[in-house]
Order: sequence, then C-alpha cells, then structure tokens
Amino acid sequence: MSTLPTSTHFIRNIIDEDNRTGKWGGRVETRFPPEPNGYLHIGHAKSICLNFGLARDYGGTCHLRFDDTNPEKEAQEYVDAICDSVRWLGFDWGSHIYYASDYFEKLYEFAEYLIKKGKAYVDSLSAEEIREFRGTLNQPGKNSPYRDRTVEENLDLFRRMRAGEFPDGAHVLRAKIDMTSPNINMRDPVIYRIRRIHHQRTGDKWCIYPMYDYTHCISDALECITHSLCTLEFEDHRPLYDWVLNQLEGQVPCHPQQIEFARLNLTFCVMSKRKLIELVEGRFVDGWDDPRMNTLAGVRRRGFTPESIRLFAERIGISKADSWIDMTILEDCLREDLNEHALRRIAVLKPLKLVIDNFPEDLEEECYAPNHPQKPEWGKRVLPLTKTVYIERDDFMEVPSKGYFRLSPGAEVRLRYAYIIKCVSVVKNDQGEIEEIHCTYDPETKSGTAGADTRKVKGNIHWLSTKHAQSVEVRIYDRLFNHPYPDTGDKDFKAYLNPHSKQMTTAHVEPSLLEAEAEQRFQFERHGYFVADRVETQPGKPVFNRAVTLRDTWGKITKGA
RNA sequence: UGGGGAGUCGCCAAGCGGUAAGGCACCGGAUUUUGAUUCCGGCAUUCGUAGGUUCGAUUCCUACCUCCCCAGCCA
Repeated sequence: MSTLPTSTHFIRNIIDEDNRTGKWGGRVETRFPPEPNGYLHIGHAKSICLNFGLARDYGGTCHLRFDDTNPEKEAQEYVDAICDSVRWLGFDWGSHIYYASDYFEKLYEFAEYLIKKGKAYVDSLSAEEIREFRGTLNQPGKNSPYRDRTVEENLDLFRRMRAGEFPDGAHVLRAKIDMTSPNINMRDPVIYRIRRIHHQRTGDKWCIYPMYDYTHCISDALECITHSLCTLEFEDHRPLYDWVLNQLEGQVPCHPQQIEFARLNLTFCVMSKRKLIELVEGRFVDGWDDPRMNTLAGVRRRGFTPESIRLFAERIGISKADSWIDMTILEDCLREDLNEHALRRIAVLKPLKLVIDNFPEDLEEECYAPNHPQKPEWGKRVLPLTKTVYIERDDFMEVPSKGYFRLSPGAEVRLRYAYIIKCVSVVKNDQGEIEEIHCTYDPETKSGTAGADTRKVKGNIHWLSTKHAQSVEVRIYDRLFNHPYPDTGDKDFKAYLNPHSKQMTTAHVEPSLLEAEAEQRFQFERHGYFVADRVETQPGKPVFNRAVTLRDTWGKITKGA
C-alpha cells in the first residue's frame, strides 16, 4: 500500500515524448481547474490524482485554478470546500492557487486586441436569434448582420458594454471565425456577455464576464501550463482553444497542449453536479457530506481514506474509452487500505443473549485479543469473559442451513479468543422468538493455552460480556442507489434511490471504543470497517459509520441459494 | 444523417508490424481462532466485422457495424 504502482498511459507517453524532444525544456506544468459551483466528487478525484500525480512524478507543479467566470452559480463556500477536499486527498498546490477572475483585466485587454485585429465583433442579436443563425448539426450557420461592424464601432460598443451602458443581454462579443464550420464551436462563439451579477471575488467591478472557451486557454497560457488535461467532451473545443491562442501569439507566454481523457463513470452513483445538488436541495440526503454521497466530502465522512482514493485512481487507469467502473473496485481499495491499517475491535450489531451454564457466576476472566492478526507488534487488549455474553443473532440458527458452521443446537463453536462452547438449549418467549441461548464451555480449550487446539472447531464467533459491553450509535450505510446506472434509465434517477441506504442502530461495543476519536477507523471483526463520524462524534460518545463490509463468501453463498 | 472521439478477457487497461502485459473479478487448492487476510495455481490461438497489403497484422490500408460527445449569452 505504501508504494503505488504507477501505470503507464497515453498522457505519460505524450509527456515522455515531449521530454525527449525538449518541447517544453523538460517542464511539466498541469492544473486542476474546478468551477466553484458545487462540491468535488469522486470523478474529480480522478482528475486531481492525474494532474497532481503527473506534476509530482515529473518534478513539475500543478496549479489549483478556479474557473470562476460565471458568478450566477458560484460561491465562496464551494471554493473553501474544494480546497479542503484537494488537501484531504493529499495534494499541495503550494503557492499556486489562481482564479480566472484574477485575469479579468488581461482577458479584457486581449479582447480589445482581437477586436483591433478584426477577429472579434460585438453582436446585437438576441440570444434566440443567435441560436437560429448558428444553424444545426447538418446546416451551416449564417452571418449575423452585425458581423461586419468596423473596428472602431466594435471597440466603442465593447468599451460601453464594460462601462455598463447596456442592459444584460443587449450585446455580446463574438470571435469572428467561420459560421459555416462543421464544428459548431467554431461558428463565431460568444466570448463575452453582459451580466449584472455580484461576483464573489471581484464584487461589482464587472458587468461583463468572459466565457469558458475564451478564458480557459488564456488562463492556461498565462500560467505557462504545458499539458492542459480535460475530459472528452471538450475534444471539439480544442480547435477553438488553439484558435484563440494562435490569435494571441506573441501576446501570451506559451501555447499549452490540450489533451482529453475519459471521465469517470461509477456504477450506483450519479456524477453530474446538477443531480448531486438536486439530492442535497431536495433533502434526499443529509447535505453535501452525507456519507452516502459520492462527493469527496461524503466519502470522507463515510470512512474512505485518501490513500484508498488514490489507489483507486491508479487502479482504474487513464484512457479515452468511455467506461463504467464497478463500485466494488472502489470498495476493494478501501478494504485493501484498512485491512492493513485499521485496529480490530469487537462490536455486536444485532445482539442475542447467551448464557454459559457451567461458567462461575461472578468470574470475570481475562481473554486477550490481538489488535491486528498480522501485526503482533500492535499488541493485545483484554476482553473480559463473564457468564452472560452477547453474540450476533446471525451466528445462531435453530435449524442450520447446509454449510452453516456457526452455532446451532448441539453444535460446538469457539467464542473467539476464549473457549469452545456447545449449545445445550434455546429459550423462547411467548411469541416463539428466540430470547436466549444456553451453552456449556470446555475449560480446557482457552485460546492461547496448550489445550486450545486439542479440538478443532470450524465456527468462530465474536461476543461481548453483557456486563462490560457499551452502547453506541452505529449507522449502517448502503449504496444510495439500487440501480447500477441510476441516471441512464428511462425513469428519473431519484426513482432508484435505495430506501434502505441508511439504517441507524445501537450496537454493543468494547469499552475502549468509547474513546474513539473523530475519523478514527476500525475493523469491527467479522463485520467490516467503521469510522467514528467526524461531525457527530463527541468526546466519550462516538457515532460510528459503516464504511464498507468485509468480503463475505458465506453471504454470497446464502444470497445465491 | 455535419463534425469530433472510442471499440483488446466479466470490469478496467497495456501493446502501435514480429506472433496478446498488468490489475480487479472469477475458479481451484494451501494456510488461517475474522466464512476476513495471506499464499500458490488457473483464467483471450485471440484483439467490433469483412476484405486487402505483408514471410508475418491487435498493430498498415479499405469498407462496414456499434457506442459516446457537440446546435448555453454553462463549464
């Protein structure tokens, strides 16, 4: 887990080739450019790991740049949350944090430059007219009647746009390219619009805001980015990216290369910001950091570690093929990390009382349980055994099914780290429900003693002394959606919400667990990995979230049967 | 049916003219006081389809098929 295998992929190949030819003088500068209009999700993690990982591996730097050109949807809350998530994932932008809004003045000057070159013009068509003039996929567009305004007129109009002389939507600035281009992005794209909206960083200084296609490439160039990585849907924006920078040759320090890769699709998740925000605002979840959300804030609260996310990013690779990654891959990455790093503890989630008939009434016998089965250096802790204990309801079957080797009438099983017991009777209540189990124990079979192995039993169940067990709140989380492709069906994605994705329960745990610190992770033996909720855990009063279950071969068998 | 992309094992993914890496899943088997972990072994005569070039093609050429993206004054 300590060293991640670095897989090769086409972007590394491009960089290696650039380094070989000396295209950038050995420099590798990347950037992660989120728009602060929502929380980061697991898909962004792929991009973050790619961009920051490449910079790290090639001795370059990766910039964190906020693409904040649309104040309508952006907010400082999102900027802060994004910074938090990137840091949590383990990446450091150092002093390289930038905002597209810091370039507004320069962007404006470049726009005047384009106008003077005759490469941009002020259009006074309405939004609807612009759409009509743009043509369709099969039909070329038509030139706007305003396309041939003189440089002087364009300059005058554009300056007055900035000065606030026109209402929102009255004019736009457009790049003058080619209305008949088969690539719709090249049909005189709008590069500035009038919007009287307060911007979270520039306040009311501007009433015109630049568009993405115009802003992004220039921002990259101003920061001397070498490899500008983005997702596949920007592929046909690349000619525009290059057109703008070609027009500005000599005005900007360099011309970065845009390279596209496939975005992450994860089963049982929705990845679009619009849908994520809908879940939050519609109260389908308890906020952006709900442990069921696939936001980074959410998976963090759920118990995922930064290491597991980075391992995941490495494992899924980078390519240009549309693909769906199975959710189990992500879950396995967490198991892999936590199996290695989490302390083992006992928790009984669904208790069933068990009485050891031949155990001395007031005896509290010390049993020893290792904190990690493969790491003796982590030490052991004491588990006191008493006459009455809680076991897991699932660990007893009155009529055992085929292959079941836990407790059943007459059967023998080991109380983990303690003795072998044999079930002698079952006590039921008036409704016929099992109330308690009676067993006898074999005093010669204590774990760790010479007699422990004289008899082999296959079943091995966990338990907690009723006298010592403590109660804590535990949340059993499951997948938010019960459909592998919630947003590709014919129904609204919310129709596939899993009604059982969050179940609250009170569990019995070892006393030491009361001291768990927020965000401390444990393996509850034979159950799975749990984390002390970072928001709701109080000193001495933890709340646990189930991050992921253990692999469960038996569960698979019984489910399949 | 304009333009831009992609099709290699169940899921990802290398390879880019010299005869199919790796990971995950899966199936055996061994260890195991977690039906966990770990460990060994197995797992594409075949690379969307059909032709062609070549001593030789997943890699080159041609045609076809399937899937994804684009008609925001969003990013």
